[in-house]
Amino acid sequence: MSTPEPAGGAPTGVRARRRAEVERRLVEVGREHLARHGAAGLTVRGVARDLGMSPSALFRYVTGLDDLLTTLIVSCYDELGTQVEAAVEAVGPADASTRWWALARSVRAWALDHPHDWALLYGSPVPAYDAPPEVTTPAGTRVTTLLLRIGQEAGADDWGEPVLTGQEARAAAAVGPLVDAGFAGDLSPVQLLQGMTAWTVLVGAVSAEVFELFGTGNGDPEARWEHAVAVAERVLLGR
Amino acid sequence: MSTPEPAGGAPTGVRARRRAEVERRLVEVGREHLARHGAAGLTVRGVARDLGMSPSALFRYVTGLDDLLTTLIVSCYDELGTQVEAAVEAVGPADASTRWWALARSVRAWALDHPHDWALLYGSPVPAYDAPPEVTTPAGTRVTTLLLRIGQEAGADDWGEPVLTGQEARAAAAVGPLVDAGFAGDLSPVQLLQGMTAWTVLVGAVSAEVFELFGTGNGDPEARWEHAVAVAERVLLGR
DNA sequence: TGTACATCAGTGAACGCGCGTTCACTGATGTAC
DNA sequence: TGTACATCAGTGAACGCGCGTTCACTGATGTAC
Repeated sequence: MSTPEPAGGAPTGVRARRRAEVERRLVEVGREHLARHGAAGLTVRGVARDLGMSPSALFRYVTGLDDLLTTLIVSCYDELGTQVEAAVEAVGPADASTRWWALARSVRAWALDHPHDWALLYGSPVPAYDAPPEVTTPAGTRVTTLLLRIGQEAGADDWGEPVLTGQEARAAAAVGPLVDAGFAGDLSPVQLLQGMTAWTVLVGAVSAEVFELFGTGNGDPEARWEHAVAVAERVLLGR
Repeated sequence: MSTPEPAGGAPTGVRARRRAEVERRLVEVGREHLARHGAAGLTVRGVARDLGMSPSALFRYVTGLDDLLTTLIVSCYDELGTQVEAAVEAVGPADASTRWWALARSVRAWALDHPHDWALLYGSPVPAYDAPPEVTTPAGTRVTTLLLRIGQEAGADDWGEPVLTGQEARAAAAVGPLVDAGFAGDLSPVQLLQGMTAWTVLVGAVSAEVFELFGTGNGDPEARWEHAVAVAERVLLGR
């Protein structure tokens, strides 16, 4: 009983523990590189260096640079999702508006804390890289799922008229397969479309600030952000 | 009179003509590289290759990679600006809504035709590159200037209440120095803020489509785009 | 018009750099009996 | 418990690559007189 035995299937044993530890550090260091240099500056050699390993050693953990990037993207999505869920949780069963603003503020805060990560998730696609959707989607839809839930709660009894002159058919087209696939449960196409637009506006408003769409030193970006998010709120919750 | 003389100051002469021609081709080839590989794939050597010149020769025309990038950014802004101005011109002195949609559709069309260029102008910033604002701003504000003018025309007599509960002061903060600097002429802070939000939403809607915010194969992106742009229209023109 | 000099576009070799990935290897950990 | 073998993490050298930029140079174009 000197060496820890794999009793039952628990991942004990020196090798397994070390591997898990290296995997943890790999993500940690990778995220640091992402934060400092952006996705374009992420390199196998650089990460290996900061890990104190030879470059080739990384290939024991990752099939290549793209694989590493995918891991980090999922890590980003999960961090954002966890933070936003907690923020909305924290305001409790408040009215939809309060919950919406909690969500929005939390998204913004994360983006400002992690501008490069934000750019990776919601900015220009990384050239010559395609994220595998089956890996990326579950983590990537946590925030939007929550957003849609908030809209749905609010819409339960006082959902406003659609913004475009009531085109159910159009909304259905806009959003089609998602509904067919049972995505977002029992939302109507119009509700789903309004949620997607609210998300589009929120992402646009955050990106406008993070990417400095209006340059620097031109008034208060947060006040502009609030204005746009108030617009998105009306879209999501009905006017 | 065998050699053309610099009569008056006109840029004639073999040398001047050839230089102008090479400068033209430089932008042309640079834009092609941008379109094909994105900003990250733009290289001095690559452009030189396609120009049929040695890499070092490029340094006669450009101080380095950043300078080349700046030139191309201005070229993109100008192309977009020219196209959008023409599109709005083409609908004549129609009502503001028609002009807004002409502008919006033209912006979208350009973005879909030039996704990498769009990413360069309105997506994630290029790492380790800072555009010199004095070079970039005049071309970069053509579309927004036009957008604000459309809003102003509409607002002449029926400008709606501000979307946020009438906070002149807040709008002023959001937009401050631009007004002080006489930017956008005689717009009030609220008008300016509404214009900026409309632009934020439009850019967000176009980027959502170009960057595939909602993935591929999930309904009709154009219908979603229209919904968002209808929202932006209400912000710009009053409800 | 002709000549002597100055300017300028473009060449080609070279610099030093960091990159992703492969490969044969060593030594430690795990496993079967 | 002890031994023989299998698995696996990590090494270090090497591959071929393309990059931005510099430098001394050549030959054509422009200019002054």
